[in-house]
Amino acid sequence: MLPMVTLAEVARHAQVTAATVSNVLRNPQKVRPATVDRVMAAVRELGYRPNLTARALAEGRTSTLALMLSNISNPFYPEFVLEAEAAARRHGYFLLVCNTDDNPSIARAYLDRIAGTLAAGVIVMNTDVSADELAGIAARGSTLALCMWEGARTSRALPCVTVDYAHAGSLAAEHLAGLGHRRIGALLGEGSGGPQSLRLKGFVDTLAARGIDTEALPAASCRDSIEGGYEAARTLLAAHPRLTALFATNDLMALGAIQAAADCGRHVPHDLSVIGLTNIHLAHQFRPALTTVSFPTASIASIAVALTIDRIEGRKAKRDAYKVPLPELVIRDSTAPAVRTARRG
Amino acid sequence: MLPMVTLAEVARHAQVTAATVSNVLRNPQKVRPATVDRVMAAVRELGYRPNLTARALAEGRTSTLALMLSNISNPFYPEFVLEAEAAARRHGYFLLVCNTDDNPSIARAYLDRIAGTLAAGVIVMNTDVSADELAGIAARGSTLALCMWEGARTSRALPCVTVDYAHAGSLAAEHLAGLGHRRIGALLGEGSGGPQSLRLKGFVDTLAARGIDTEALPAASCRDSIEGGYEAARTLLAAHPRLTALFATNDLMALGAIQAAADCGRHVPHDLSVIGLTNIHLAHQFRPALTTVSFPTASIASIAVALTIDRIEGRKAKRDAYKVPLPELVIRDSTAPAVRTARRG
DNA sequence: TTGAAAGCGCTAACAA
DNA sequence: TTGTTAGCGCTTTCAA
Repeated sequence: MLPMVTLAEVARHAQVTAATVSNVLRNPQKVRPATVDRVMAAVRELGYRPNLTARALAEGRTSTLALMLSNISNPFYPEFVLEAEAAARRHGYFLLVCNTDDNPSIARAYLDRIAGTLAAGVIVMNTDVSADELAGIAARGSTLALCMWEGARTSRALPCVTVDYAHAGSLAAEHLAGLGHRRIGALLGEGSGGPQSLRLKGFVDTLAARGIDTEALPAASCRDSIEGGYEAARTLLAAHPRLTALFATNDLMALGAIQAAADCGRHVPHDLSVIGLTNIHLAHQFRPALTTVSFPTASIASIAVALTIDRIEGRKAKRDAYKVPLPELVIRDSTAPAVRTARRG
Repeated sequence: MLPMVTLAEVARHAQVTAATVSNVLRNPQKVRPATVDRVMAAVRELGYRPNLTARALAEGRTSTLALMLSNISNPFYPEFVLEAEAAARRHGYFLLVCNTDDNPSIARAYLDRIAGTLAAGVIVMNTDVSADELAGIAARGSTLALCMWEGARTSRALPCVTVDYAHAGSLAAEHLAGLGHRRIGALLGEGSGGPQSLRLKGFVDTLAARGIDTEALPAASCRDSIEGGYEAARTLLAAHPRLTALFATNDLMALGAIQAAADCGRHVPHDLSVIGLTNIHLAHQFRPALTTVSFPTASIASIAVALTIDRIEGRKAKRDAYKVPLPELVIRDSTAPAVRTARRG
């Protein structure tokens, strides 16, 4: 295993100094063409590749971004990571993936080690570390950006790229109400759609505006997973057999609810309509395909990356540069008009 | 935004030199306790955090690993990344995720930029860049390890952590044959189970050993996705309506096949058995839950990480340290005994 | 037990 | 247009 070739060696080989080689590589227009050729020949001949660690130290800034998320096995995140990584690559950055396993100490340890040193900026997806604490870390010399945070828990001191969750919930409510549903249940994800969440608020408010009683909205909280949705839906349907529709605060739970309905002998969508939120890839791959409200995941990812890099590099973006599109209703096969008499489960 | 605190500032504050602070942080036993206390107090007071970029440059080695994979939206990878990241973290390393989008030029660009500089080692999952080319890169000063490569395409010059694919295929064949299936079709993933793949070979050889004619095995190639499996299965079932079982070279395609069967009016498993390979999380979340052959994903990930770090740090591991467990059959609800007369689709 | 000094590979003023 | 020089923040001999 050969040692890596350094700038100095290339310089010696091309009979110039390291500074010139550096210039050839970075500002070739400032160097005489003949010299450029000679240096490039040496670069190729020796197989020189710049040491990005050294460059980062000299420049005072690395070219890596970190993305902190709770658990990459939630299918939303791979979709997000895919986009974020592509966006980072377009900007010449690399992406460090930091999985916190929903554990605030892991999150803190990561921030402590990488923020401002290994990673020039950190994009923090909704996490158990408070926005205020994050703002404190940012104040000590690192670039942080929040992403997909919901509700009032964010901090004025930190930029935040997020969707209009309330609008998403509202679209779901309008769709269900528009189909004539009146007896609607809700599946609330522990990590995504608790009682305080904007998506639930948007949903409930819109239902109420339509004259549907939401005082005693049948609801069950559950893990953000297919199994979680399955179990919660079974419980909910058993307790409230006359429900004609279910709203889940994310797609995984909605998918679980569809399976639960099937196991209760209910046909989706004829006996029960189910709607989710997010529009992960799986939503259209399941049968019946899931009606859901689509989040602009790709936009969010690339905006979060662009915003973070703009801050790292000290650019002020123009107004509206970070504008996130609104969520949109995607009607598929898991919702249908309400029928008068719902079959029993 | 304050600048980051440096070692020198801590040193000044504690009235020692940078060397001593460094020692306190790394080999506290070599420093007088009173000094340790004084330095640690300064560290806390100033909120000092070591600059890992500078440390990496001084040590001549970073503490990041890179994981290169084709497309993280294939659900196998997030499961793998989760484990790899945890393993890396246990060893004090970070994980850079490099998504190549099945594009060899992106893969090369990544390797060119990070191997040996930003990342001390790179774990390369099955990719379009040839093992020989990778071996050439490794020879020029970087630590590379292959992971989950199938078949003879690996290189003697590079370590490779992988599963016994042929055994996995064989287990699937035994299960189907044991259930009495004779008319079996195969769904071959383009990225995972082509005609030359070991998993198919293991499957076919075992079928042949059981006296089943595999000369004209009905097979269709398809993308490694639910949709791919769906379409291929529809085509295959239309062309060969008497098939009683389907083997898919990965779980996603198997899941698609189950949906295709349903849309053809065939009940899984009564009218058609379907078996997959890998055992991704989704396999047991689908209905019917998928019978499959489980790969030891977590072991593979942590072994690949450990092996790579051992190489980076120049350790020789003991024999068998990198031994990957065998794949195992997981029987769920998508397979059943063959019936004499298969219904038509 | 602590300090001085050199150096990791690169960048960036500034000088020539 | 090219070279000189001085760092970036840290580690690591080696000497005191």
